[in-house]
Amino acid sequence: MARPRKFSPELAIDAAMHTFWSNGFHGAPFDLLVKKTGASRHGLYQEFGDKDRLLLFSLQHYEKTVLGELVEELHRDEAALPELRHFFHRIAQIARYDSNGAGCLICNTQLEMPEQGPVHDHIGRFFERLRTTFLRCLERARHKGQLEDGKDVNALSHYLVGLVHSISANAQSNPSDEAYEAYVEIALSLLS
Amino acid sequence: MARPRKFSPELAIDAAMHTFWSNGFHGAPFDLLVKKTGASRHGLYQEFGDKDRLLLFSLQHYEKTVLGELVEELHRDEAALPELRHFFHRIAQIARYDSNGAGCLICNTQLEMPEQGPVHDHIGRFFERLRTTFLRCLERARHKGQLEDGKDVNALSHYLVGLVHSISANAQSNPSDEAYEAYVEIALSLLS
DNA sequence: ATGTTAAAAGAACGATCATTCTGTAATTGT
DNA sequence: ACAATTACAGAATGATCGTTCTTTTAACAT
Repeated sequence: MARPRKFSPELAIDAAMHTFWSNGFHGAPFDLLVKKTGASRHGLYQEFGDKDRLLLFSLQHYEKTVLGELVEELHRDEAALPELRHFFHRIAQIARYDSNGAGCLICNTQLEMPEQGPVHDHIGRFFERLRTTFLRCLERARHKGQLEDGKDVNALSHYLVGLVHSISANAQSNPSDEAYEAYVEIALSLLS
Repeated sequence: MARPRKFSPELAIDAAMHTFWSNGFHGAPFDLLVKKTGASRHGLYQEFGDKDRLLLFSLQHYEKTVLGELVEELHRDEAALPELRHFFHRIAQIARYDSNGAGCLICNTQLEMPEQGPVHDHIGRFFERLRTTFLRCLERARHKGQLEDGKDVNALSHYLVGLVHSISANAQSNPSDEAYEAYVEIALSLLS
């Protein structure tokens, strides 16, 4: 009945996500998103709404495809300190090497976007969920004796959320791989 | 002979610095800089050149007025671990409370500006100088027995530069003061 | 007082952005 | 084959940005 679409929404979101990740929200003009997704301007607006909503879809896609598996591991019943260590080593690698020093899309977006609005709220909820995931792992670690009894697991869970932002910032700012790895190694020494 | 200037270049730079600090480079349109500095568009261009050069002047002003005294303390002959601790506690306070959660101007600028150009180079040199300052303090700390002999002071100096970025990022991203202070406290525990 | 000088005020320009609109092309049911 | 429908391609629009230009204003030397 009608002309079929030239692009796949699934592939388009993935391309949009990588474009936002590499260039930032303000560094990714709509024309670039059109080119990278292979879609048409009209097609993107029709399918996803405006640029802000395209960013929201990209963030959700990022949570699912980039972080999904890693967070899943932390949700397993036995996940404790070794799993946390693995999680941070993995995101440290993603933030610098898998993404060419682009850091973490969610962290970057939170720093780039204004203080209010749906994107900011979405990210706030994401990090709150992540913190309780960390907290569960820390509690399990304490029960397993992997953590000294005196440690404040609640404070530690805040530290770990901060560590995500830290790793993202350092993945982008550190001039040398050696310096970056020294940073990550020492920052993670609390989990040893 | 001629009409006198209405604005003081010194005060204008200070106002520009605070404007860039609060709003970021791309978030500070020239009109806003004109308003905040009390200067005229023409006056700013005449005195400082274009917007990029105004940012460079603002960065130097920031290094002098915001960080100058703190860095000076680290240059004293006896400065070691306690002085480093003090330095980081102070910048942690500045990055969140003195600046209303704006973080560190230099860190923000490095993340916001493109990979090449005079601003990027200037910031790169700044952090390299800062790292050697940290390194000197760490070496003094080791000689004074404040640091275990096994510690790799070079790796630690990289960690401390990373910590500056970490604190800046967390000052902006952390939702609560409690979470922020938990992060800073634990991140600095290596200096105790 | 008046002419000279340089700054202030803001209009103007060209570029870029997100978004919308218009005309063209492609597919399908009849 | 052709009408109906919908996507595509890119022009048009309106806003905002950095920068420049033009006009007006203020101070001082004479």
